[in-house]
Amino acid sequence: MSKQQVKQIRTVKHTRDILPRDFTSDTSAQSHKFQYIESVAREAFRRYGFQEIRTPIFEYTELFARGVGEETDIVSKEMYTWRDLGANNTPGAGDSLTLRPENTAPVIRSYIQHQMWQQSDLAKLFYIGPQFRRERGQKGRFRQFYQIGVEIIGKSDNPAIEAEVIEMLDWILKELKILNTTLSINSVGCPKCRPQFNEMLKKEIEPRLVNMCGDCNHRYETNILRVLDCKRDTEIVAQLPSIQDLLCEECRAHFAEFCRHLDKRKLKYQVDPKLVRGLDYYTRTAFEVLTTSDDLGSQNALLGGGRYDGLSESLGGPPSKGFGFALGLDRFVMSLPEEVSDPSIPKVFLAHLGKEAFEFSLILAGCLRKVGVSCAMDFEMRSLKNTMKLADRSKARYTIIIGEEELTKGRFVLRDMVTREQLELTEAELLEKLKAN
RNA sequence: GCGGGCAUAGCUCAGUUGGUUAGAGCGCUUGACUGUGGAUCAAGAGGUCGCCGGUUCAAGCCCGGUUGCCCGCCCCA
Repeated sequence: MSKQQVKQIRTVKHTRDILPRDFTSDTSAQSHKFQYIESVAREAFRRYGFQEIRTPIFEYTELFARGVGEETDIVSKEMYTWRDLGANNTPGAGDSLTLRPENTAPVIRSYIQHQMWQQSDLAKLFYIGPQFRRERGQKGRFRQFYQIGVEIIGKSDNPAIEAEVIEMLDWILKELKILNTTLSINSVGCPKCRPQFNEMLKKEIEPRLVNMCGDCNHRYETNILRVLDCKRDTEIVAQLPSIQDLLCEECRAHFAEFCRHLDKRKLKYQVDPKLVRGLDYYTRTAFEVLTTSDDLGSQNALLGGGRYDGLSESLGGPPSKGFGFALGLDRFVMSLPEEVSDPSIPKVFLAHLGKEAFEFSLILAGCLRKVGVSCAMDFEMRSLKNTMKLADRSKARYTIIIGEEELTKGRFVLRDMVTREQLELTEAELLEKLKAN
């Protein structure tokens, strides 16, 4: 059968492969960059005392419906949901399951399921993994995307916790040299003061509704806070009351404390009263780090997060405070300023000439690898010139040349591919030298 | 869910008012150079021009449909 007759199977629409550098020139989809960001994040988590949690990538649909909110865009139209097999493998008769569209609700579910509060007053958890939302893709948006996030759950809602997280994020961004960013913060109030603000907002907006865009009319019904975020009706929005002026005493004090802790750490931020979040569970502090470059197309949010003090209870757990963020790994990769070194580049390339040298090289490569040296070699019989071309392309720092001469002498040519210096070394000397640097 | 743009070699793209055997650059393989990479030169491999139909003596090009991708809206990371 010719290949044209067989339909090619490709990635599902709006999903993509993250490939090794060798196989793609798309710098936003290279696996070593994802690894690099993950390693920087893991180092931050080590320093700040976070422990890794890995939850399943699918959960009962109910978790997200209750945790994230039925009315949110995520739950109402963006989830991958299906019916599991029921009894006797009856299709569609089983539980409703969903690929996770975010990871906070699963982490809280796990916190409750394993009664983590019994072990510690404060659980400091981080996760790294794929999330799934059924959206139309565009620059910086995919149906399977990757997030790194943390959740701090437990007794305390001290704003110092929030400032500490911001400090950690600041370190991660600087370490990655992602510098063209701004931090926006706001308070979205609590169950005590937000309903009053929503009421007032409704009253203010209602008479102006006829002059506002269709989206705002929709938001008026579903999530009135989001009207504040509208980019079209900016003149009208500017006349609306600010939530900052209507916070209750406790929320006001909490927010002031948060700002004070940021100031003490000399962390720069701007208060944005229009910053609201799309997920129902947020209370009090909300924040976003936005990029000022256009690397992300029309997207500008690199990460976002906030406080969710009621989430545990709404999922049937004990009253617990919670604070966390999620950062978009794909978007971080797109924002990296420079080429990052690829750890898969081998240290040494073994260039063999002839069958006998090939056999020897196979064993020598094994010896080098056992002492921790990464090696690459070719499995064809080529001229030295062509083998050197491969060595060059592999970007290995050193090449060991192994031919008949070397085999009889027991001394091998070690070529430094950058300085072009060559040494003649015995096998033992090779191992020693390459191991050392 | 709604808009806009684009589909030609592995990649980036040319391709004239429709005209014979479909091109370039990069990459790949080989050679010039018998055991030394990056440079240069040469040769070679690699295409049902996304798919289906229509118009025409003739379609990569025109028309209709379809699929895919990209970008934007909504929303988010």
